[in-house]
Amino acid sequence: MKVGLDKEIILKAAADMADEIGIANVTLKELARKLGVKSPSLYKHINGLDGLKEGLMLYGWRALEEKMIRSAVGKSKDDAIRAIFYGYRDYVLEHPGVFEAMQWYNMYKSEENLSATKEIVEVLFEVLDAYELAEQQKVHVVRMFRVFLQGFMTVEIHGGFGNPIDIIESFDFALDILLKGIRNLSDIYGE
Amino acid sequence: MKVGLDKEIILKAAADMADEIGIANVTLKELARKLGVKSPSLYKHINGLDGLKEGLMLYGWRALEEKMIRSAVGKSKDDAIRAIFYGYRDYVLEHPGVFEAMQWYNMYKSEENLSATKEIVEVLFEVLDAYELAEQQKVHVVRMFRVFLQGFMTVEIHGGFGNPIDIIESFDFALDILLKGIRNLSDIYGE
DNA sequence: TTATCATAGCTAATGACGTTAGCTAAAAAG
DNA sequence: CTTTTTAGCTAACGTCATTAGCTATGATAA
Repeated sequence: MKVGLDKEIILKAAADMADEIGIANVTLKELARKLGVKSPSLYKHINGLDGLKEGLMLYGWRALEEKMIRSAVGKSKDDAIRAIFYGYRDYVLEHPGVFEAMQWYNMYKSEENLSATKEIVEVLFEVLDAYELAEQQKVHVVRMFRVFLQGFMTVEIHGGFGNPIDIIESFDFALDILLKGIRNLSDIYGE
Repeated sequence: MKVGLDKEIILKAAADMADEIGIANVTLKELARKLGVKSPSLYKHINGLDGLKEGLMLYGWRALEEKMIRSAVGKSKDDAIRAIFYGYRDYVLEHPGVFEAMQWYNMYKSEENLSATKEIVEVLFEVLDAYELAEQQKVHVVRMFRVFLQGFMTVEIHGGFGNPIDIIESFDFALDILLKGIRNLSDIYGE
């Protein structure tokens, strides 16, 4: 008894568990067992299963943001964006279960969703400062990046691509098109 | 008694329920209640909750495919792709719960995922026949379309975009970049 | 029409879980 | 050393999914 748990330790264990068996299969019972404790004890640190998933979601967005920022440090423009995209992909491949939690906790609670992803969106905005884009365009570009990354990685971790060999080629292929697209924005909207 | 259920009726009711309250909140108990039946009775038609979700996933992919095909009929090239994208979006906005089921059932069962999305991928392939693309390039483009659509709609139905007003503008914006991208493929890879 | 058979839907029971209510003992505070 | 806090416990409850038989309806065949 007096194992010495805290929220951090619990979240870490839950993250590992989610990465192994999927967020849908994480139970307080099994999580408690792994931590050497009975499930009601977890309630001293987290607010039930729902609170655990919320914590996991926030934990994930924070970690992903850090990874993206670290990836881009010292780079700019296309290089920075490329690095950020790769950083995002790496994170999700390493933490597929946490990624699920990020997407699916609070599916219908827009407020939480918005505040959790705020920082990530800001990082994307900052890297776009190096391009000559109208504010409105930046919004569109950031959204485009976000949905591409989220969609690509969701499909990838769920084995949705037939031939696993050249997934990274498809990633690069699309990334090139997106980059070229924002470079040529004036061609589309300017003329 | 002898209500006269069948799999079709149950799936339809489950789809409505999922669209209203989210796939995660669909229970056999409540579904049975709405159908005027007790939950064990459903087992005569479906293979438990898991079988229900599987059925819902297949039902959704079929319906989405039909919608996409209908949208594109009589159109070609950019017009066809635009129509397909809009058809996809409309379907998901009308059936957000079914869309969830499509994505999340069998997250880790690649085989099922692959066979369920096979037809959709084929539709996308066919519309690309009108473009002069290498086979390899077609694979990349189809993947790009898929992940964009899936990512965009997942974020949209979960309220992930801050300002709801110009979501459709962002959709068009990205769509333009993707279309322009495949038109200029030779510029990227050909030179 | 009547006898047989298949099966849709039922009740009862079981087992996982999440969750809450209080208890206890260890640690921290004074 | 005393008091207070609190981490973790046990017991109990409620909700579901699921399984095991039962029953009566409806179809089939004589």
